[in-house]
Amino acid sequence: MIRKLPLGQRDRDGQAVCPSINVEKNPEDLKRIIRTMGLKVTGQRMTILRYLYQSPKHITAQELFERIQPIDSAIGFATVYRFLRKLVEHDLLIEVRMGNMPARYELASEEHHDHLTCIACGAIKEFYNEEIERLQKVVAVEFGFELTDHVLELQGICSSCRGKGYTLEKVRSLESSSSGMDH
Amino acid sequence: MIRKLPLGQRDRDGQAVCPSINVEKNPEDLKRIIRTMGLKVTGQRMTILRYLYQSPKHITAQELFERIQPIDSAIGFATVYRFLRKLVEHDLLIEVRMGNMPARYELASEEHHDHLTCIACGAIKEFYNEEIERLQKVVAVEFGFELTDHVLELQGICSSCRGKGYTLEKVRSLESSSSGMDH
DNA sequence: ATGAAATTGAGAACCATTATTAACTTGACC
DNA sequence: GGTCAAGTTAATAATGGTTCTCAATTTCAT
Repeated sequence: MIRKLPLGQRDRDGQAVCPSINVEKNPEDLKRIIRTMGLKVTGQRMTILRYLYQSPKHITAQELFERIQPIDSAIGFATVYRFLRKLVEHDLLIEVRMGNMPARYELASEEHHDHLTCIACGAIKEFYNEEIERLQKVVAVEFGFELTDHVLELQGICSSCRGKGYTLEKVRSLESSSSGMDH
Repeated sequence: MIRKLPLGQRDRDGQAVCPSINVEKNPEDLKRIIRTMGLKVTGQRMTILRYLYQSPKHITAQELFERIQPIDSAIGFATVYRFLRKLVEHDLLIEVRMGNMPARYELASEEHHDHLTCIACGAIKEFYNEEIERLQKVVAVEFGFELTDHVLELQGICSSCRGKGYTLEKVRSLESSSSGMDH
C-alpha cells in the first residue's frame, strides 16, 4: 500500500529511526555545559538538555517540546525554542533544514556529515564523503570565500520505496493531490 | 562602515546583481509554455512569465510581486505564489532555499549549478563542479537511493567583506544583536 | 455565443518561529 | 541562609512567508 508522508518526517512515529547518542550525561556535566554557554542553570534547561542527549536525532522543536511535556508539563515551547537557539549558537547543536520543513536538530558531538533523504518515506541517511568536503573548500577558495558552513542535502528514493513502486512522478502527484490543489 | 544585511539578500537593491537571462520571449512562446503545463493562458500569467524572463535571478516571490505591481496593479500575491509553484512543479523554475530565508527563484533554463553565499553582504555566486556532482551520485548509489534532487549551498565570507573586517564571529554577533536578543 | 471548468484577488488561515511581559528563579555577594 | 539585580520563564501575542477559501470573473472547447 502506498502511503504518503510529509518530506523529512520519520516513518515510525515516536520511535527513533536512528537513535545513536543515548549517552546518559550526569547532571554535573549538563550544568557545566549550560554554564559554559554563559547561561544560568534552570530545571527547564536541564530537562531539555538531558532529553537531547537521549533523543533520536533529527528531532524538530515541536517534537522535542511534545516529548518533554510529560516529563515537565510546565515547560513552554518558547523556552524550548529559545534554548535550542542558544545551543545552536554555541555549536552544541546542529540545525538541519530540509526544504520548507521545520528545522531539525542533532547533537554536534558527532562528526560532521550530510544527509540523504527519501522523498517517499522520509527516511534519513547520513553520510560523509571526504572528497566532497575537500572540493567544497576548493570551490570556496576559487571564489575568494572563507568557508564558514555548508549544506548538502541529497534527495532520492530509497530502494525499499522503489520496490513498493514509488517513482519521482508518483511522489509528486501524491504531494500535489494531498494538499496543493486549487479546488 | 559595517552594515548588516539579512542573509541571502542582494546588496544593490532594485538592481540586478546577476542579470543574465534577459531573453525577450515573444508572446507566442510564453503562451506555449503555459499551455504545455496544462494551464490556461491569462494576462497575469503572461505578465509574470514575461517578467521572469527578464528579471534578475534569485528573486523572491515578494520581490517579484512588488515589481509586477506597477505593470499590472491588479495582480494579487496569491496569484504570484500559485503560479510560481506551478512553474517549479513543471521544472521551469528552480526554487532555492537558504536557511530560513524566503525562497528564491531562478529560471531552470540554464545549466544546473550550486550556490555560494556571503553571510556578511548576501552576495550569491554560482558554481558548478562536475566532480562534486559525480560524487553525489556515487553516494546515493552506495545507499541504494535513486537520486532525484540535491541541494548544495556553501556559506562563507567573500574577500571584499573580509577586507572590511568581517569575521564569522562579527557576523554572528550582528545577527543576534539586531533581533535575536532576549531583552 | 455558451457554459463548464479554471482562474482570480482579497483576505483569512496556517505554521514555524520570535517578541513581549509580568511573575518567578538563580546565584554572587554579603 | 538572606538579599536582590540580572536572568529566565510561561502564556500569549505577534511576525513573516506561504497557502487556503470563496465568490466573482475569465478562458476556451464546443
